[in-house]
Amino acid sequence: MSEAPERTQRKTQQRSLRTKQKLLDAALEAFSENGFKGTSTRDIAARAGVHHPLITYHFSNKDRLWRSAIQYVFQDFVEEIRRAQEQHAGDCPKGRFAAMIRIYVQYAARNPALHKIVLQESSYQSDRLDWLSENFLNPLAEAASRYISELQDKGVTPPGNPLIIYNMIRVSSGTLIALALELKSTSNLDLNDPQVLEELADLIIRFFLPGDIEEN
Amino acid sequence: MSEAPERTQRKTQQRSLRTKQKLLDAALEAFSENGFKGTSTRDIAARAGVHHPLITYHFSNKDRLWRSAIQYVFQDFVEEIRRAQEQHAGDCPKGRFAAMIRIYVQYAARNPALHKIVLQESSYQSDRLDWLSENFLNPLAEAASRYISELQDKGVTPPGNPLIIYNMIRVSSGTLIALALELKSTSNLDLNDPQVLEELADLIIRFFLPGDIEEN
DNA sequence: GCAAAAATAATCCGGAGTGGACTAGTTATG
DNA sequence: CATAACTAGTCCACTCCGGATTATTTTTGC
Repeated sequence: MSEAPERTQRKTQQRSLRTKQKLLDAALEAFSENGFKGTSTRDIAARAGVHHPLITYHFSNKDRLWRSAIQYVFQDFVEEIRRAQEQHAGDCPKGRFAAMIRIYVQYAARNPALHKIVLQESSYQSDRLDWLSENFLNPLAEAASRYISELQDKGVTPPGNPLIIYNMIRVSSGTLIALALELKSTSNLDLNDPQVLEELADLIIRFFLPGDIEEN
Repeated sequence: MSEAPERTQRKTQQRSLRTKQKLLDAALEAFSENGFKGTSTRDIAARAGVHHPLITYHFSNKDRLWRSAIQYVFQDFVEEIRRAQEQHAGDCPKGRFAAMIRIYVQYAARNPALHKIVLQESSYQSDRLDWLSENFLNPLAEAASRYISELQDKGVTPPGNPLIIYNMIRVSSGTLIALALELKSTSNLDLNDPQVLEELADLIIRFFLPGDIEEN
């Protein structure tokens, strides 16, 4: 068959990338506050300081924008975790996991959208929730619970279903931080304060990794 | 000035109470799924199997309905906690707290709306969140953290900011259960299964109350 | 059993806000 | 400097919203 007309393919312009970036950031913020249904494309555009039809231009529609935003934040997160693993490859198992928990807590505080969006999407059944689980949440849960199993074998973590334990740790760190607004109002706990964050990480380590360090 | 006309004051009819009840239940369900903004009075009325202007008739407006629903579920919850405290008044401190945790878990599973609505309202600042904190969440947090302090003095719970520890326990139980939909999808964990719930409660007790029982 | 109060049914309304299509104009690129 | 890439500005058809209003039915107290 005939080839495509072979017109010159120009590279994407810088300002285009900037608009896309602004839209992604704005989308994360908006979706994390009001959920998918509760967020209008106009709101996102306004937060990005951009005209709203540009969403159609760059992302086709609201749903694709949502998926792009999720991919963007989760890939960044996974990358950070991967780097941390490399960096602490030489540590003892408990030290390694403790380091991961600190990273997890720090990341959750810096990117509140990550856990907030999961909360938003968990409130009712939807294709988005399934997609989120399948592509991002499930792989993370799998890897983490394998890790916890090993720690249990080494006696660092008490026995019990690793999947449940992983989720306890996850909500104690990420989800708790996602509730920062409420905790500030209810308990006058400021989870944006680095010191409080450190205290939280210490407590998670103390409670969930109570066993002694073993060298391997 | 002149007295009120002194008309006969009839008692409220049974069917009125039933409609109110149906509306409250429907409101809790709807608000927990879609939040305040995301829920329409029409949706609530439809869930209750009732015409939507009846909401105005019985509760004046959407906001008052929301507050009534919250009061309804929280007062029921507090009452249950109070009964449990009486019932376990004779137990040792650790046993008493462990019993409370089991009650907490069971209640969260039976009334998913309680924690889900808190999640919904925590996603952005609002008068409702302040009202919720002031009237219900704060008193609970205060009482619980005093309790945890005592347990720390007795060596049952490791040291650390009792407010943070309380919130870790809270999210590990209630909030985790509120995320049942996601956990089912992500980890194939069924938090409606009584056995899984029991396992969760056991784990919370094991991790957060690791110390030995002391008789007092 | 009957007047009147309480509760429910059935419409109606003005308006806000939705996602997305479309066209005209501007800016960057080869 | 022609043209592709991008953005501004309008527009539209539509759904849905919270609440007001009126008509009708059901229950209550006498």
